[in-house]
Amino acid sequence: MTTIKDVAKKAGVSVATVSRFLNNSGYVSTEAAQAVTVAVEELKYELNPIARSLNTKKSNLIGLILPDITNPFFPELARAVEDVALTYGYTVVLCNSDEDPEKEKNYIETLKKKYIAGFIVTSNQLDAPHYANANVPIVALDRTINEKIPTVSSNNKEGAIMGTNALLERGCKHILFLRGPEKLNPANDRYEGFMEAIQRSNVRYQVVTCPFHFADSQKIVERILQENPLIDGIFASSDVSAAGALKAAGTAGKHVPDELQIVGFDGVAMGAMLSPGLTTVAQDVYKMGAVATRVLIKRIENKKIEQNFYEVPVKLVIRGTTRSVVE
Amino acid sequence: MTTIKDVAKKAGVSVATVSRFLNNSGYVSTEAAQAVTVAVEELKYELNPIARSLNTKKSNLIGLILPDITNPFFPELARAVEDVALTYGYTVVLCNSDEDPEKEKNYIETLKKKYIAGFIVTSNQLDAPHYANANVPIVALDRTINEKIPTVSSNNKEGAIMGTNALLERGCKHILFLRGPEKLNPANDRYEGFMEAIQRSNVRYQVVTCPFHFADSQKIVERILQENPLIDGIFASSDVSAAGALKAAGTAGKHVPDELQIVGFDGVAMGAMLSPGLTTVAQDVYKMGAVATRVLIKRIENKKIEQNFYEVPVKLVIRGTTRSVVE
DNA sequence: CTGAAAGCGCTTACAG
DNA sequence: CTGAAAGCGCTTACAG
Repeated sequence: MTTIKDVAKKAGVSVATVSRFLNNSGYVSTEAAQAVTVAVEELKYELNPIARSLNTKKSNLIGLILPDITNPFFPELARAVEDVALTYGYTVVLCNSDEDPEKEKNYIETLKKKYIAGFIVTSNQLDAPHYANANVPIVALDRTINEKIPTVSSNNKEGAIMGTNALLERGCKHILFLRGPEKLNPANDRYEGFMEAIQRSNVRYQVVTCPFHFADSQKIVERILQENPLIDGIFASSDVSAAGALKAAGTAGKHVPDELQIVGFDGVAMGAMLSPGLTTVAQDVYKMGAVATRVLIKRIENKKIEQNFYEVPVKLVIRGTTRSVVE
Repeated sequence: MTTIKDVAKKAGVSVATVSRFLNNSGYVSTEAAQAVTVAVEELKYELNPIARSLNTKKSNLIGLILPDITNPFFPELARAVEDVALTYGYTVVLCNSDEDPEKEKNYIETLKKKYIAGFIVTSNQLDAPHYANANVPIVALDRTINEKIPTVSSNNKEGAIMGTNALLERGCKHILFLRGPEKLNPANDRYEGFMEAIQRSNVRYQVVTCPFHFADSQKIVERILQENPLIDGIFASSDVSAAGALKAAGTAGKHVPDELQIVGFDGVAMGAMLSPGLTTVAQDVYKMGAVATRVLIKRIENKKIEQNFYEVPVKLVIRGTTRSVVE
């Protein structure tokens, strides 16, 4: 392995000069710079990041803490994070927390020992002390806000209004809203949006809390469809729930979209594969991840960030679970 | 930050002794051990992994190189890798390669500078020099074999035989096989399995190469269904292709499973959400990841591994795209 | 503008 | 069984 010493010797300068040149810190004469450039070139030298970390107490690792990469929402997020991290020379460490505060805490501590540069986290425990006292740059994703921690999330409320209106414009007269878990920020924002839009109309509605889980959603919707045959529109807070609702419509013998229209939320790839294709309020998950990562890197590099809250716009994707608009 | 020096001072021994004790290397008297244990306890001391890496040229990072975490096959794999890595005290770095040899090479080089402990890789370029000369433990997943690199994969051929037989036993008389990309090892094994099973029967068949891509698969199947209305069974080499086939059946007006039966391969979660639910040959992806990680860690820790090739059994999951067995 | 030297927090021969 | 010392490969005051 070639070290900074080798370069110094070859260039006829001290290691301090090589270091200063490579890090662009402190003065280096043009001649010295020249010599070092040549030596680096010839030896194909690159700084050893570990030795460097030991001194600077900084690495170029970014920790990505999320509940479970297996949840269809997260792979794309992870992809975005990794893509922009790579662009800026950072490496990402994957951490599945299962929403368990202990696991989150452990990750934070283990990685801090490795001088991690910062964290991107999706968690409901953002008010936990291990975040507040982490003493390392953090950006929160999607779920929560803590005044000190920059957050990026979708325009959930706006999206829910769009989704609700989509059903309204298509003639629904009795809408079922599948509300997500009550402690989830985005789920609550979506609920708010739904309420705002539905109350502006004179349409009847019903709200049911429903986990973001396929089989559970299916069961819940099957029951409700039986109890209330008048329901002709379902707005689900997630695509997985919407898929459950679609399946339930099948078992209940309700034709979609003729008798029952369905709109989901998320925009995961699976939606297009369903029959009929799922109309949904699509989040730009990739963008969320990309924005979060850029914000984090700015914080890491002590650049000013303009704001503490970033909203990524959401988009209505019309597919087969809705009919054409009623004029 | 408390260092090994603090511990040494508190315990009244030298840092060398503390280090030996903590690493379980070399002799340490019972009294010294006692004193160190107490000091470590009181100071809540933990070794600094970076300083350690600089000396030992080893870290506890594992690199997970895969084409794209966004592909439904990989999240579960990543989850398994992370789970068992965590158990053994390793941390996983996520690397999306897009099957690009340059990206793979870059990851390997960047991470080697961080003294990465080993790699788990899914790639078609496993014969590339950057793997052969990586000089770091590697375990290959799913895709390829290189005599020197331990590989874990599904029992693809066996699975394809099971899938084909499922269709045969259910009375299919003209089967379409959606073959995956020709350079993919697993796709070829599945092809072999299909051929073996189909040729044992007297049933007519047709083979078409088809990427693991939803919309493309749909298009291809739509065309073929039109050309050949006799097809009453489709065996797809992946669930995504099967989903495309199912969609195509819908547009072609073919009732599934009455007129057309479909079997997929993979066992991704989306399969259950389709209507009807997708019958498929399910891989135990989690197990593949877990086995691969355990094998890798054994190699990292210089323990003997019993074999160089691990096959994880596959399982037929019957859902709604197939009928009941014909007696 | 530059280099000698100390230091980051460990590990590991080596001498005792 | 133990400790002093060198070394891993860098960075960073400091003196010049």
